[in-house]
Amino acid sequence: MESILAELEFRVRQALVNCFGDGCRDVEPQVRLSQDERFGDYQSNCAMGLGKKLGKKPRELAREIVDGLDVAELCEPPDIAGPGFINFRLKPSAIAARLQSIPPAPREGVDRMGVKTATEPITVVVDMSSPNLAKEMHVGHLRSTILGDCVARILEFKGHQVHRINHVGDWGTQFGMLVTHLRNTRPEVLGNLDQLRLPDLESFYVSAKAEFDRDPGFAAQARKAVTQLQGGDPETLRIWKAFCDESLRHCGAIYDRLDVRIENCGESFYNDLLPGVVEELLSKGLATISEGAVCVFLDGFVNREGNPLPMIVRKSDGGYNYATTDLTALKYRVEQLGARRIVYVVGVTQKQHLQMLFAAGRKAGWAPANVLTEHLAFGSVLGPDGRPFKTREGGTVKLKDLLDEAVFRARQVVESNEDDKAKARGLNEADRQRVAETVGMAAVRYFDLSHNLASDYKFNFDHMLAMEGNTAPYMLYAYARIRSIGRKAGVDYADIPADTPITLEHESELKLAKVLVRFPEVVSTVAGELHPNILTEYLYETSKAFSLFYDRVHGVRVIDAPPPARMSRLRLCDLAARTLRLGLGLLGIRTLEQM
RNA sequence: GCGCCGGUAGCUCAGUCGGAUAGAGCACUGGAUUUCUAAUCCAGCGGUCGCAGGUUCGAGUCCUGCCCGGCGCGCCA
Repeated sequence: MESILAELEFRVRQALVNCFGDGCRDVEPQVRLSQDERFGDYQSNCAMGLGKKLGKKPRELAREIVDGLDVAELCEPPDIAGPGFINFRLKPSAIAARLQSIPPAPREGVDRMGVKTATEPITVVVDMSSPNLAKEMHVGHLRSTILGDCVARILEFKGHQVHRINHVGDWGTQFGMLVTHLRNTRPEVLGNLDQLRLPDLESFYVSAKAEFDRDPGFAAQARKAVTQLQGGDPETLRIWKAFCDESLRHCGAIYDRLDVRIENCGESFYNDLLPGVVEELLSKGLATISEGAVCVFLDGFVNREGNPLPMIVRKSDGGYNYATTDLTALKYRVEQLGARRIVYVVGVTQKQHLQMLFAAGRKAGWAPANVLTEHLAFGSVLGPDGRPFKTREGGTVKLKDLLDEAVFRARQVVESNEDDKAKARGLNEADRQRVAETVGMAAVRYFDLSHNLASDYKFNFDHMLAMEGNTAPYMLYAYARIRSIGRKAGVDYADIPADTPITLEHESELKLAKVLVRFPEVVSTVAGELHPNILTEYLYETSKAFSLFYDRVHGVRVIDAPPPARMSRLRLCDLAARTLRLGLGLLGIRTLEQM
């Protein structure tokens, strides 16, 4: 059993069956982390609920459970408190033994900190980021990109095969306009489209749109281009492709900076499959024609007037829309990619659409019961006024500008520290820029991931770059500090023998150890619920526990501690650093050895 | 009108699917310290969990109604 929580659950479950028979096999042990240390480290709340079921007093049941419980090597004899809580207090020796059993970090490859991979690895698709290629990426794509990447990293870490799919918007009427604008304004590159570069994608779109609105002749050309695209005209497709490639290069630059790996598989990929999907829906009798459009009607979805709300899969003009593409993609992912779990990292505003998508997928049999479809619905990024985040002029904030600003501000923090004699690390120009880039990206990512994904949050550079509180700089600093301790002690953590005993005597040592030992259960929870803020919360606790451990007054000596304690404590340092590095790594955040 | 999401300390946010006296950070107040990195630690202050009912041993969490804010609701994606 890799986590203490799982171990206790297992033991309580056993005790329940031993005491009350097989009927209790499905009773939840309800083991939780205690929120107040006076109640111990973990608690089981199952006796209260069981009281009703078995017609006994909860406290007596708790007594029976405790008597039938075999946890002697793990914790002190459990206490029964209040209405029937069973409180577990871990033995320091048991905690030390668990930490000791964590294998050393491998010289190469991923440090797993003893966390096992899933017993049944599956193929997972994470639908994430998905910008519209007609324009530049903006704040609206930040959360999907970051959350999706984090989720993908965690599922990969658990051993699943993960496809991070960038379902980009690379098809639709606006591309006719863009192709036409490209033909008119950049005739010289039509001969060698590989060389096409559009430094400012956004203004290219804006001027194309302006042209479209102003000049009827241009509009006619643009509409013709749409027809040519749909008709598969090679020359038009070539220009369209070149435009998309250039737009994807813009995206790629952002992904590289954010350290996000992603597979591009946009809407156009499914074009050839769309007619077949609609035909299949019709032939299965799942779709009907209403007002000239092919519609799928699903139970429970009604419109403004209370009439059935359709999912339109073919417009009355014969064209397809995003419902068609999404359905086709769903089918493709299950049937061709073998996905058993599909996670859509999409804003909460799309909730109804995704509900309909899932319902239609089930009905059509493309997403059978053994395929888990999830909408990881996130809230909006708001400005300081609580309104959607916009520039001062009211325009959308480009993601590139936002990241630049984060790095710029991180750089200012680095500079001001270097100007302070007490804090200066003597970083040269290249170091300063590297630190600023890492801290800037980390700050943006961490700030996003540390919020509950369901709620909106106010974007705030000052908060995310603060050295205090639950922020990336605090966490990165804690890590750098631990690494520095190793250097100062003249010890390479990686060289500490794995059998070096860990002793937990001081309160701060025990507190740190108790946090560290929880890592597997936190990863397991996050892999299940896909709520990254559970992980950030945990890493913050880890950092705080370390700061207390290393505190002059409330902590212990490390580097100059007497020999047996010294190595034990350096091992704790190493385990804390590895936990932070691995945990931050799962969030997509790189650590720094010095900052 | 119907549906969804939210409303928790002055501010920014958590709250582990119903558990014990609701938690952090910032801000504010006080304290520690002759630094193994002060980018630290400890303590205090601060709450009718939007309002009103209900369910039960127990409700910020579940059910009902209402108030406020945001979003969605037939051929954009």
